[in-house]
Amino acid sequence: MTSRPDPAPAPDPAPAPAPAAGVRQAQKQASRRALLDAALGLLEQQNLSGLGVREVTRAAGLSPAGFYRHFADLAELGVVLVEESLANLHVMVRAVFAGSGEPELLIDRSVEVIAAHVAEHPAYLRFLARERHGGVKSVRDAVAAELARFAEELADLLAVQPDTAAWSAADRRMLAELYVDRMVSTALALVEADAEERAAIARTVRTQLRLINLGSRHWQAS
Amino acid sequence: MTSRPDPAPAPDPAPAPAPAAGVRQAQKQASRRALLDAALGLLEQQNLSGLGVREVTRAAGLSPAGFYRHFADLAELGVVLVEESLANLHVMVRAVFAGSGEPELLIDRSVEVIAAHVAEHPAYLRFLARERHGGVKSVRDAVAAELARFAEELADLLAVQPDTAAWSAADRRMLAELYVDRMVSTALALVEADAEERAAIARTVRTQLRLINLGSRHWQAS
DNA sequence: TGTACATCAGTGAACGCGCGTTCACTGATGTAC
DNA sequence: TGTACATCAGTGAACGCGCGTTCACTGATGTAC
Repeated sequence: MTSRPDPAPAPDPAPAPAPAAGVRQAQKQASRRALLDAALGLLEQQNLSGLGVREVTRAAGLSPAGFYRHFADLAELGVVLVEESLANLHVMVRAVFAGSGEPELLIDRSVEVIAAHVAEHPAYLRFLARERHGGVKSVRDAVAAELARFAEELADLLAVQPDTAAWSAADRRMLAELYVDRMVSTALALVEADAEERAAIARTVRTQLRLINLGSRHWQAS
Repeated sequence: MTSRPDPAPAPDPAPAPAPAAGVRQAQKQASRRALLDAALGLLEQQNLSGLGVREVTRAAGLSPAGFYRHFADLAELGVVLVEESLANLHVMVRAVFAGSGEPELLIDRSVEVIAAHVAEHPAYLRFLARERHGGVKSVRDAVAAELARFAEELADLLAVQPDTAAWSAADRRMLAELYVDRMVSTALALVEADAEERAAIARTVRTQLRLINLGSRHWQAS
């Protein structure tokens, strides 16, 4: 990244004067996207460690050598997919907890959000399920780091919920981990299920979350 | 398996009269074991779908062609490993619940049993973690079937526990799935953790199971 | 017990194949003047 | 605006390599008599 002479960004006065040295960059971005999308599609049927550079470039419409203009290897591409996979979910869950505080309602809405997310981005979730404990360490670590951030964020949200506000930080973290784990397991179960199984899974997880909530209402702050 | 002429098994009167047409079978079994063990060792570092026939036979000390005397392909070998992986755990968990009924005690003992199992058979559990959502369908299905059997068995045990005896079968199943899922997640977390992280994980899961137990004590039978 | 034949676990060579990675290149895009 | 040079995303050919699978074989183990 070199120094930019612009005094101010100037709010994009229509594409008339052209996006300033951008056609090439835009084309490169399009190729990168094509590689990521092709890989994600192929990963619905197989592991990252079973995927090949030639396979991905073939599906993306590039020559094999073209791959190396974007990524050093497939592990690097995998880490990018992990980040993309969890970015959306983050936003959605925060939106759920921004609303009213009735716990039963939060549970129902969380389950709905997860089910919707699974329906909309099945490939991303299947990928996460595969690689969470998969054979490529850098990708595994990226998943673990994202899920830890997730639990931390949920623990913070629990700090402003009436039932858990008075708890110790450690206990809130423990409960947050329990919820995150249950949500992740549910998402993974949903992604492999067919339409009628999904309703049953959603029903079961709602009941389980209610039971956990019931337990936490009777919990003694340590 | 052909018909056996023995009127009674005869309690093995020393290997003097030889194990009746057994040297060849014993050698074959030893090779089969060597293949399974070699594969399990290699799978600590990689996925089943990244594993090669030549790689396994090399580690087991056989020629590549020898593999096909035992398995049609690596997926078939994988299914055998899944069965072996969960067979032990089944026995151990049943032993825990055969004892006294104090729920807090059952939780502590369950966590101990799982921690001991992880310490003793890390390779099997790492394999399960990898392949539970991995790229080989027949193996994935085998894991799912074994875990379902596990939940079913635990649901039966809950039927004779005082707190849950009066519940509906569906609710008991729901609770059993919650426990099994938490145990599986814990085992997978333990297997990737180092010594000091393990103590923290065990502490957290004990607390979580207590919270779930507390919830189930206040649960209204539906 | 001894002999002649059957079985079959394991071998070693051979096959065709797709892989990851490198390299010098090309030509559209970008920049300086 | 026009021209001359620089950049660099993508190419296509080439490399050496290890792969899965097959095949006819060998020789120890097993069996019948």
